[in-house]
Amino acid sequence: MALTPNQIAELLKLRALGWSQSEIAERLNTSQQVIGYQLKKLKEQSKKKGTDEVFNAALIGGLAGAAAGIGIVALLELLKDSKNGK
Amino acid sequence: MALTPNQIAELLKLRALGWSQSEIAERLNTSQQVIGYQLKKLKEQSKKKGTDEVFNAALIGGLAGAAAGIGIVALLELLKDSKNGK
DNA sequence: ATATAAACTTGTATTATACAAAAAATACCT
DNA sequence: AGGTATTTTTTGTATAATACAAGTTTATAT
Repeated sequence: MALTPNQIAELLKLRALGWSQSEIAERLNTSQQVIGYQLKKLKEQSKKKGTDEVFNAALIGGLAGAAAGIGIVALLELLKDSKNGK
Repeated sequence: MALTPNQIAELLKLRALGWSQSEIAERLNTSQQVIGYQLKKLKEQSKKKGTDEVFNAALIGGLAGAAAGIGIVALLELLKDSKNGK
């Protein structure tokens, strides 16, 4: 089934604010182990690619499904790059 | 001593990406219990004020100290508000 | 089709975390 | 400044949360 980008974004937020894996699982209608599995992957990625990179990507992913028309996501990417002087 | 807004923001990001309280503590030069204490406060706030509210505020707080340039988070908040018709 | 990898499930050992109680800072008064 | 209330930090540890293992299902690719 794989969690949707929206669910991943929600997971990030809740986990950031001190919620337990089980509490998050309940909210997203899945199991504690699935949440743990996702977090483990995120951690690995963050050690490889860097914290901000992974963090921003996950949150932007959540928006993709939601927001309407315009290229908001692309805009956000540009913004991020500009902060890094790219 | 109290963690700075920057440290709180960093804490949120690392926690969101699956890091343990001890790992975060090491990175921020403090103890596991201090991290736990902050997370507990954040959780309480998120249950009172709402997830997005607290999440965005904490991350924006981190930006305030940092250099110029609006961040992704600030933009996300604008976007969220616009979706809610504010 | 079948092979490879990714995602999920279940059960549980182990570890990370929450709790308690006290001390130290910090803030807020007059 | 002195008093006191609030917040933050410290230490030790019981226990709840998590990580692990091994198997199953779902997806992706060739």
